[in-house]
Amino acid sequence: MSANDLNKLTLSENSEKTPAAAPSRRYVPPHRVNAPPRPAQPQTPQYSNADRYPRSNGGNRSFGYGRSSYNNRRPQDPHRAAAGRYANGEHVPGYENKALELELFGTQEDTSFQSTGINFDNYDEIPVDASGTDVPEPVLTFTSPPIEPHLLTNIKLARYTKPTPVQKYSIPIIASKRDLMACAQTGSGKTGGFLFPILSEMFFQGPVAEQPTETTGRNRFQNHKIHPQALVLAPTRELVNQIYEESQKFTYRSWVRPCVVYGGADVRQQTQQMHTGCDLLMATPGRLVDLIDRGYISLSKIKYLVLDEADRMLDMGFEPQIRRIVEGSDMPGVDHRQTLMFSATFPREIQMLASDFLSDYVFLSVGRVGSTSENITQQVLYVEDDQKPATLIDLLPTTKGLILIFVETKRMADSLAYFLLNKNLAATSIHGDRSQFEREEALKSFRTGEAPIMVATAVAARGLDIPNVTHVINYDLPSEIDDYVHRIGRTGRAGNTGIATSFFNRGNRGIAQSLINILKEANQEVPDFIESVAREHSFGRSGGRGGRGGRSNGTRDWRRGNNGGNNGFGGGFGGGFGDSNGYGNNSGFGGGQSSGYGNSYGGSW
DNA sequence: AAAAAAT
Repeated sequence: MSANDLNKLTLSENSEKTPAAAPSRRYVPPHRVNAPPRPAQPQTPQYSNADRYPRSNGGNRSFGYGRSSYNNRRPQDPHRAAAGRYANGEHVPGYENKALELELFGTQEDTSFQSTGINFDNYDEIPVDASGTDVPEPVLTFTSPPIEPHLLTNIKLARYTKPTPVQKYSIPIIASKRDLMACAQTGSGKTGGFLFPILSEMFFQGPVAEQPTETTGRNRFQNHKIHPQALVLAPTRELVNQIYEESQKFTYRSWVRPCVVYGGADVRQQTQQMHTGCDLLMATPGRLVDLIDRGYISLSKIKYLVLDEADRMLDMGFEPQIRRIVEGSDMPGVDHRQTLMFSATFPREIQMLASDFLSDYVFLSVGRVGSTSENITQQVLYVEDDQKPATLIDLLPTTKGLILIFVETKRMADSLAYFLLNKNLAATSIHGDRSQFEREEALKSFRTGEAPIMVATAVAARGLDIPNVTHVINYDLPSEIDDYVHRIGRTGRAGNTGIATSFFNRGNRGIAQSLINILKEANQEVPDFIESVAREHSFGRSGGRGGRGGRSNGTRDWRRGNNGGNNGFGGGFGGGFGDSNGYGNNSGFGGGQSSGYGNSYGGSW
């Protein structure tokens, strides 16, 4: 029995007993329709990080601990060839490793390896709005300069032909030492948007000076703490892993060693990986704080800090941990590092909060000035709670591709997946109460089409890049409109089309008005019942029109203001902006904005 | 009221 079968068994214990329980709809990705069966893939990655990136003796670094014996133990290792290094002010790429190349980049024919799924030709039309002082000119092609030559070869291997709009701006912005706040959908090349410029700079500039021994702690690692140069934080384990996998492509044959740490997985494995080198670290906040507290990791050499899904990272649930990492650790202050924030949505209040972590940043807004892509057909059905299962069953046969169903609770995720399995539909589920193994298995069987239906909670709402998701179903609508925007962004990624169907009833009156705004902005049909529920809602409340203004969900630079000209931007910018207290104390500006905003927000419950 | 993230 394969691991995937095991995975399904946890949901449906009798699936093995009935032979008829074979999946009745099996998804075959378009590029595999007439292809010969794929050879069995190994369950675990073929190469450990140590294999991918062996230390070269006599390289730019020397670790006192265990280094030479480590290399001596494996003198025949063919993958040592993949090591690059930085010597005498120059980046010396390692030798080619065709097997590793195949694993990282796939073949030309296998389109599933273009997992970023970007149709570059559709990008030229997308409007980009950049604001801030002295915004650097965008680059139009992947060329050197400004991009480091070896990074260019990796970008070519990954078959990225030209920069996406985010990348056009982020590359020169980071090269000119500026901070960045970027609003862009997943699938818009966001990950490359920060990996390319950061890796380019790191490749050029080389490692930071090796730390002298710092403390003598009770564990041996405290004598050689890990000092990453770049840190990427993201809100879910799967997302952090996805970014890590991307980073392995672009660090191929380079001196930079990427690592990943997140909860639910073995700590020892993660720390061992770091001790074969760690220059670029991807992390979820909890595990990182843990490793900092235990003395494994120091952030004192951080030059680049990235917050992916930044609005989520700065909301109530995460903000204390982020402050703990950014302000409460040995990380260099805002003026001694570069900070980059990315998200598809950026509510104004989050933008204001974010300026604590940014200095004189460029604000970038990519895509429609509205919020959701026109590639996605958004459909809203009026469905009472007790009719939802039947309506879902009617809906499922209408799509051929992967179907992602969002629910509000973990319990509902389990019970809905169980319900679907009992209907002989190959479904799986992902939520935070499942083990990390189950989560990764679920995601894998969904990606491969083995289980073309996945029921998910908020854990899968953001950032995950799953090719061939053709249909997102909001079985339960979220209570925040930004969550809606992120969820439907799992389909219709640039260049493709997708459908988003939402089940709406009176229980969702809280987001009725903002849903109308989103639908209108994306030129979608607005059913009458939403309008009438929205009206009921605003009558019931003490004198407010429902929802937030159409612009507030974050495609505009809040510094521009829309209440009385742009004095906050033009006048106050040069003087007060670098000071993180400048805005918080500015009662005129801050107070006026937040009361309007907080009002409509608070009213939705 | 719920989800996510450390054990």
